[in-house]
Amino acid sequence: MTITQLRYVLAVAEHKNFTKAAEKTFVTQPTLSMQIQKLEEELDILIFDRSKKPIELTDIGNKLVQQAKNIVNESERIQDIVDQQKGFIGGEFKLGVIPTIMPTLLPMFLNNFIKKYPKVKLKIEELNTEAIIERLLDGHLDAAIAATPLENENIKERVLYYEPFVGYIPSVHRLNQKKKIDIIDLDIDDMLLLEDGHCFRDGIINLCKTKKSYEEDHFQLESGSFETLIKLVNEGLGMTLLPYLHSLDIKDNEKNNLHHFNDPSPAREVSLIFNKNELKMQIIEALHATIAGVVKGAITFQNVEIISPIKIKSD
Amino acid sequence: MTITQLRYVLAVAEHKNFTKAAEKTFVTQPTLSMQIQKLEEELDILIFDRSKKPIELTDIGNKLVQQAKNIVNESERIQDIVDQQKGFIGGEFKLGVIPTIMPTLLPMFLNNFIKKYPKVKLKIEELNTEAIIERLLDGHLDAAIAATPLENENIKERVLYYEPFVGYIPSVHRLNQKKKIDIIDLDIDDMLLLEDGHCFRDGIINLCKTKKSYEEDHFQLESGSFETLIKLVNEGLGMTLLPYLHSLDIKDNEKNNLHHFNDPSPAREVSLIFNKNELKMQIIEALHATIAGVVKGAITFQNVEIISPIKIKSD
DNA sequence: TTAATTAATAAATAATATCAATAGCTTTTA
DNA sequence: TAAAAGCTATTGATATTATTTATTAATTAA
Repeated sequence: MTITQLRYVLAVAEHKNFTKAAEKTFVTQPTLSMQIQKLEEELDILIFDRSKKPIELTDIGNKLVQQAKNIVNESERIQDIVDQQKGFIGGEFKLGVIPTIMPTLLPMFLNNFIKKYPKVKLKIEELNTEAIIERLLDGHLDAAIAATPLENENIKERVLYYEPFVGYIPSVHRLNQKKKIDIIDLDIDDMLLLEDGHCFRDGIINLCKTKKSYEEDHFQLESGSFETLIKLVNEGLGMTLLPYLHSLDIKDNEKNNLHHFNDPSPAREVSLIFNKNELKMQIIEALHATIAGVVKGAITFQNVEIISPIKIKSD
Repeated sequence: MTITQLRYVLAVAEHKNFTKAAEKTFVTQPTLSMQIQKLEEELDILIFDRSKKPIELTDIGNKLVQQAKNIVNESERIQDIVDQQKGFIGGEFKLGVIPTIMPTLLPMFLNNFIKKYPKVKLKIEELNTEAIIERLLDGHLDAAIAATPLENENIKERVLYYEPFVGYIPSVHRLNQKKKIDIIDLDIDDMLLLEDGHCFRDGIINLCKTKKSYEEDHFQLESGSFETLIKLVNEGLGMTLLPYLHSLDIKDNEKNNLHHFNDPSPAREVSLIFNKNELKMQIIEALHATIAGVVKGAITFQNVEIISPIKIKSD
């Protein structure tokens, strides 16, 4: 049994297809076939049920895959340990970012980071929280930036910053009089929200829920971007909430529509999250330090109340 | 990096000597030299400081060894998983037993076990508790039978049975009148004990300690075997306590010197103990079932009070 | 039925692990 | 201090192993 063989098994188990797995592992398909056969022979078991299309894991194969994941992960950490000792920070690093953070945060730290750590090949992907969790767990992402807490025991979180919500209220709206608004003022019925799947939407729903019950049906207008929401608000179709960093970006003539909350302002917690196996920790630490450093200057609120980004099942 | 290379590193790290490690791993010394060099080259580190005699681990080598142990352990568990699936129980199994259990318990279950699991090659070694713990942790023992609880977080315990202490009191002794004795009757000053290093000795000291304080100096007579102790007692040099199973073995004409305790009788907890990594669990389960089954008939006490086998530091 | 996929097999080759023999170094012994 | 012993690295030969290309066999889709 070799680590390579275990890697091959994992690749086939993942893609349910020898040919595809062979591509992903940068060997030919017969190599996979033979090495996996050899392992099966050595252990005297069948790992895959090749009669099924697509191929399936046998019972024992399933157990073996669980253990193989451990072993491959632990073996990868050896390089990690060595890198740490050498102070080397580099290699490919796949980072996921949720859509409501991507456009504002990325420009703030990216240049900084790639200058400081030129050997790291950052691959950034915009994904919603659900997809991020899935990919962190199966190892397709090394880390991600998302709203927390997620309360997932297999994912670790390192808080980056707390980002307050800011009201964007058209001049015709009843709340436009108030200089600063309160949570209690919010009415879910005239709130314009991002479309389903965005945790920022869920956060706002949680926020309003604390005041009164609601029914899903109420929302009619939903958009995938804040730009659209702002335009809809300008048309007098309701109000919306923006994350603080986004509120810094809007046009000057729209700035007087911005209304901060009275303390404690509702806010989202934004964290760097990663698999609890803690692979590539040096890069994660480096990212954390860079981002937290850059944001520290931009966000200077003290008194905030954290709103959960997790959708609460209404049952 | 291969699992084999990691094994080689572990062997050299353990024996601090390439030649010896080569013997233990059943390869020649150049094989070790080359494979370890290759790994060092691949990781671009030095694992061993070869200038020191005997050879030493470098800092990074030390960290690598820790991780290598994980990986090798986890990889061994794959065979374990496969065996479990197949219901196969076999292979080499190294069992440690403390001296005060060895002669009485072993004959009770050994025949039974080797008949039931002929494919298991049991290697049994008599060791004191301290040595057992050390060897369980470094993997030189697969399991052991000892008095518990040990309160070691890296060692798991499965209780086999509770074995009461039985007083062995000469006819000339003040306590020989009483049919059944009590803990409160015990006087550490006329108690004959096994020599230092036996947990049974520590257990009795703990037992007496609950009544009054003592000083180490009081013990003059110490022996390595119960046979000697019994003879000394017969000479009127004091009394002693025997583990129940041992009390079954003594000569007929000495049997009237045996005095059980009133309920709750002090007792030791005897357990099958093993590394928390839970390798070779099928064999451990098999051993546990066999021993517990055999002993169930022999020991039928209900009401016992467990005495800790751990030496209490007097400070 | 034909074409397209997909995994297994075969044969050749490249890469690798291992060994016996020995060199080179250090420590111990005489 | 020279000789012996002990230890690791190196060399060169050999056996084993992983990988590749080419091909076959089996299944699925058109």
